[in-house]
Amino acid sequence: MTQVKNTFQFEDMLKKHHLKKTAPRLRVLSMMYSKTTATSQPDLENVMHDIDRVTLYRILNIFEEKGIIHKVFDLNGTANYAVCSSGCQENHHHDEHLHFNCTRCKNVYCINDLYLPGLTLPEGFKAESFTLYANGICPKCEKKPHH
Amino acid sequence: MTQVKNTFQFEDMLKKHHLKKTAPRLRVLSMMYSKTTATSQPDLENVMHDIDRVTLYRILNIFEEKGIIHKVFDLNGTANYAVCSSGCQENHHHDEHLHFNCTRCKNVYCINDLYLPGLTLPEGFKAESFTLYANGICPKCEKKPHH
DNA sequence: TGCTAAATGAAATATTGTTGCATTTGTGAT
DNA sequence: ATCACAAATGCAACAATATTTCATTTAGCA
Repeated sequence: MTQVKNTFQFEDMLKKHHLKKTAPRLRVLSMMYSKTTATSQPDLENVMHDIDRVTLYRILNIFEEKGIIHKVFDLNGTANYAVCSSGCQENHHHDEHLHFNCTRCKNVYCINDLYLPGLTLPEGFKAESFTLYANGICPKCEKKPHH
Repeated sequence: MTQVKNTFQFEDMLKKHHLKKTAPRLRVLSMMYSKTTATSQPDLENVMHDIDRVTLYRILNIFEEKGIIHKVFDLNGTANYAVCSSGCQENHHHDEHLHFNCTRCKNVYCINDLYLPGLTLPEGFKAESFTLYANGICPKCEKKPHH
């Protein structure tokens, strides 16, 4: 599930996308790759107090542009970011997977290994990508007793 | 596609949900029913300058609670609202339909008449509802020449 | 080592979401 | 018809987020 990576691999990722290797970027990468759920900007801010909010904002944007991460929205409409599976390219995400919004803990899970059946759209609509959200209770919350 | 309704029907809708018949609410209803695409709060503000922003915010919220409209997010993560199909009840939306985000005009279309195939989630995840987004070009934009 | 473009941090502004409160208004009971 | 009251509105204020500008710093390369 989580793709374990070390600092050298993160440096390679940045180099591959012609991005400079900076401390904030490496820290964002290592945090995002260590999590099984998507990360919101507030999440990052809470962990990395010393990095400017705007810097985080820009890092997330450029990572998304480059296809390193992709954006999903939780139930409140706030942006969350998750590392892309291998199929992503610059400006063209292969995020045809399921996003699971847990209504209890509000975490967003990316569920990559799920077959998304083909769909036929009405006449005239040309779909380039699909995003599927499921809302419910995640395994962790299911185990925990209700507050 | 668009369900044509008149003022009397809007008044009935409000009464059915124990909501008072007020001018702002009737205007919001008539605007939303006249459109084939979802409406954002800024959209409403731009058309109805004289109605307070907070009032619109609250009208949208209570309409959503009552199951009159449902919320969808566009590609920027801003909330859009669309009238619910007949199957919606209070606090439990039947919005298992497709939302089409046009990447060009940014409009959100609700495509009700589309069969959403059943999906099997990984062990432990309990889904209560699904929301499917498709991103691409809508028929209108397809016809228009690129700026 | 030094140059240059890229990246950061800080300040400032725009937009959106949200709450509290005083005032107005719709509606059911009289 | 009107009265009373709860509901709805409008306004002010605030919080959070998104976004731009610009001066300063820094990474990567010649």
